[in-house]
Amino acid sequence: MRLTTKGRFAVTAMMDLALRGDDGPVALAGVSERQKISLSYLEQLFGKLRRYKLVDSVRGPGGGYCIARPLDTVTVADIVRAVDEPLDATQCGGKENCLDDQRCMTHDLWAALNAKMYDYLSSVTLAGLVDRQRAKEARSGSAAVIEDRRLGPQPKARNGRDKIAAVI
Amino acid sequence: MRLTTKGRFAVTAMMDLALRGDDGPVALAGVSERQKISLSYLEQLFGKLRRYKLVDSVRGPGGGYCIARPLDTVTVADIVRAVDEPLDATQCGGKENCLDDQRCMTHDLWAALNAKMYDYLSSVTLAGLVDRQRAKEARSGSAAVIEDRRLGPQPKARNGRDKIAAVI
DNA sequence: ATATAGTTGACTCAAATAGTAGGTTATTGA
DNA sequence: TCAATAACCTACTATTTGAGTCAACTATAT
Repeated sequence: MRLTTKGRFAVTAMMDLALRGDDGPVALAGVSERQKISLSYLEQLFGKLRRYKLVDSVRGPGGGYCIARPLDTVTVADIVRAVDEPLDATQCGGKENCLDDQRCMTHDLWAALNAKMYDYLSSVTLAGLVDRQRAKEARSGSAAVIEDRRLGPQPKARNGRDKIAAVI
Repeated sequence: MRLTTKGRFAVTAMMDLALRGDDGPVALAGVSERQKISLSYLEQLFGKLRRYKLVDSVRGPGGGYCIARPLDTVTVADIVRAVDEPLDATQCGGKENCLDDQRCMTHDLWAALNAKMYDYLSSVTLAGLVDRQRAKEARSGSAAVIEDRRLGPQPKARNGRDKIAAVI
């Protein structure tokens, strides 16, 4: 399960849709502004989300995207898989790194880790995320309020393009 | 928690050490041959493992590396952290992608995922891996026996440099 | 002394992510 | 019917970073 900013952006954008999808389709231009993600990049991502049937599109003025399924059936794993596509299997096909009997020495380990990640991300639904977000907004008045930063100053991202997985 | 082939190689190499570390230090040249990992690359990795006090080195003829701590206290998480170093925190310091109230919308999610991964890898010790491997070897006679490939033909790695995380 | 083996850092290379640009097509409403 | 909107698509560029090499240096055993 590959995790990159694509995945994060996609989840963020899907939440944006979910949060304001009650009255008709949501245009990417709006998502782009609100979430500060380049429109072209969003278009790319939503092309994939659409092909994976996670969103429906409506063209023309007043058009945009809607989430195609009930929120509680859309998981983060679905979204990440859609945009971070190539679901290659574990390499280790016997070539260089692992040989014969040692082949699966670590293979099983990584496969298991993958399963764990996948399980977790499959357990988180858009509905859950939206609920949590709404609760948060309710607590702190409304939108546009700077969140409390209990975590202290964030070590600033090196370039804003780090991978999500590059984290402990 | 970043996962790359570095991490896999390091774990594999550490298992190699663990499996034959009973009689003195193990030279990297041997590990390189057995595990088919370039010697120079191993040297790089073991530099880090040593700095993280996971291995001790002995120079000169007959020298090599030993695992520095009891096998059941060395976890896969330790190894991966040592070589895949930069334990950056989750970015999302407020800059471009996430803004104000939306900042932690997905932040918490990725942080939680990271914790999951970390927990799992922390639960796997070298001792455990070695036990499993020994059991496996016992079952199938001895070494050098091709493992059964119940998983069917592996979709071959595109270039042998894929990320571990690039897997579902 | 010499061979062994760890130690270091600079360097190359390729792949893949991130992001951009420019066009086309569909649909609405004036 | 025309203009504006917004999805759709493909090709392109740029940058990062992971992967791996090379060359020189240091320590130690025989």
